Amino acid sequence: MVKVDRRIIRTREAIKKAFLELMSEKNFDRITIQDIADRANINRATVYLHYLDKFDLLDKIIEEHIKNMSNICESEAELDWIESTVHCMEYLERNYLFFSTMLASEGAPYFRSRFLQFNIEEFKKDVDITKGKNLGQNADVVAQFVANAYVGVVEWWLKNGMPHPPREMAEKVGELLARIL
Amino acid sequence: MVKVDRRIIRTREAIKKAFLELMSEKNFDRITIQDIADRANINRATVYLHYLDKFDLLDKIIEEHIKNMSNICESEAELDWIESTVHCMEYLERNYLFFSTMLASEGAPYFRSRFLQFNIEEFKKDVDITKGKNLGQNADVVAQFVANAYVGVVEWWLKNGMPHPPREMAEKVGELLARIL
DNA sequence: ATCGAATTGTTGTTTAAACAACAAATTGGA
DNA sequence: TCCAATTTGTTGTTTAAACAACAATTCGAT
Repeated sequence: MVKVDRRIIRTREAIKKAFLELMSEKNFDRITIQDIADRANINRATVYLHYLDKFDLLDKIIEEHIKNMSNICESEAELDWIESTVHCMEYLERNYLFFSTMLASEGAPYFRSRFLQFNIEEFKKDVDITKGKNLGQNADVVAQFVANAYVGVVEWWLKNGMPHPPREMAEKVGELLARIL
Repeated sequence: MVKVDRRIIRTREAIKKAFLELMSEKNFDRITIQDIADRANINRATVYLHYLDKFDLLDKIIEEHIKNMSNICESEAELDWIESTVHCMEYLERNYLFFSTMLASEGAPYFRSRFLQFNIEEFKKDVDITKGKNLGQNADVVAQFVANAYVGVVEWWLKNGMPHPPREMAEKVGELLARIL
């Protein structure tokens, strides 16, 4: 792991924070680089040192969250389904502002499909069609099935202001998942 | 007004914020420059670019607040006593963390006397011994009298978690002040 | 009282960010 | 539709901050 200059970290954090705030205030295509720089209290030119444009910025933010969730999935792989899902739900809760904005906003229609794709990949790892209840099933079909179900529930949960705590959600969803996987 | 580089402003703000946080967590003499740098997320050497040491830092913060209050007093000089005091009280409320820490902390015994001194100067401007109820009084005595009274009340107010809203405090204290000045 | 660890204050060098200015493109009202 | 204002993306130069390393204190536990 290379050591990154403190200023770089700080600047990128400021940009991302500013961008997320703006995302929850106005539409994606109404946000200018100027806005972001002003909010982050940095020079406009500095934004271009780190990102090509606001699309690139959004992409990088999305990829970062996907990566983080991927890490959670990996580190929790040994735990049972419930505990694993709890950690994922808690991650979503911690980053509520981002995810709810992403799923609600018209300006970011790419996020849902990226999020779905990630979950398909993850669930594929857990599908076993060589034995058990899914013997004879098609791995893609099962993965598509559960991933869409999962994403749909998460979407509903976030859009409705997280009406149940992460653990309860994880238990309910985990139980349903266990019936499929 | 000279334009100051954005980085300088940002760094100083970060240092002062970090310092105030630390002040409310531990004693003044337990705070190291290292602590401040870590908390502010800047390099330790950068602190020395702006301040001689932590004493200098504290001095500068105190002077800044005194200056701010001085500005409030000036700009409100035309208003009546009540309104003027309301603005002062609100300033104290906005900076509650700082003032209560300063008045409570053992590590900053200099603040009270500095704050008192400022108020003595301010009240001196309002004492008129050439006519009215203070004809024949001594200006220094009157100024000392009201300044100590005022600071004492503010101290009590802050130390007790601001049990009354700024406006109410200003009205009560303003009425008492009007009897003297 | 002593030793190791932490803190201090300072320095030289490198690098990220600020700033200012630019032409080109885009926007949005009149 | 047209024009002014805004935004964009880029550049050259300057400057503040990062970093690393240093000797000198100071601290704190044994």
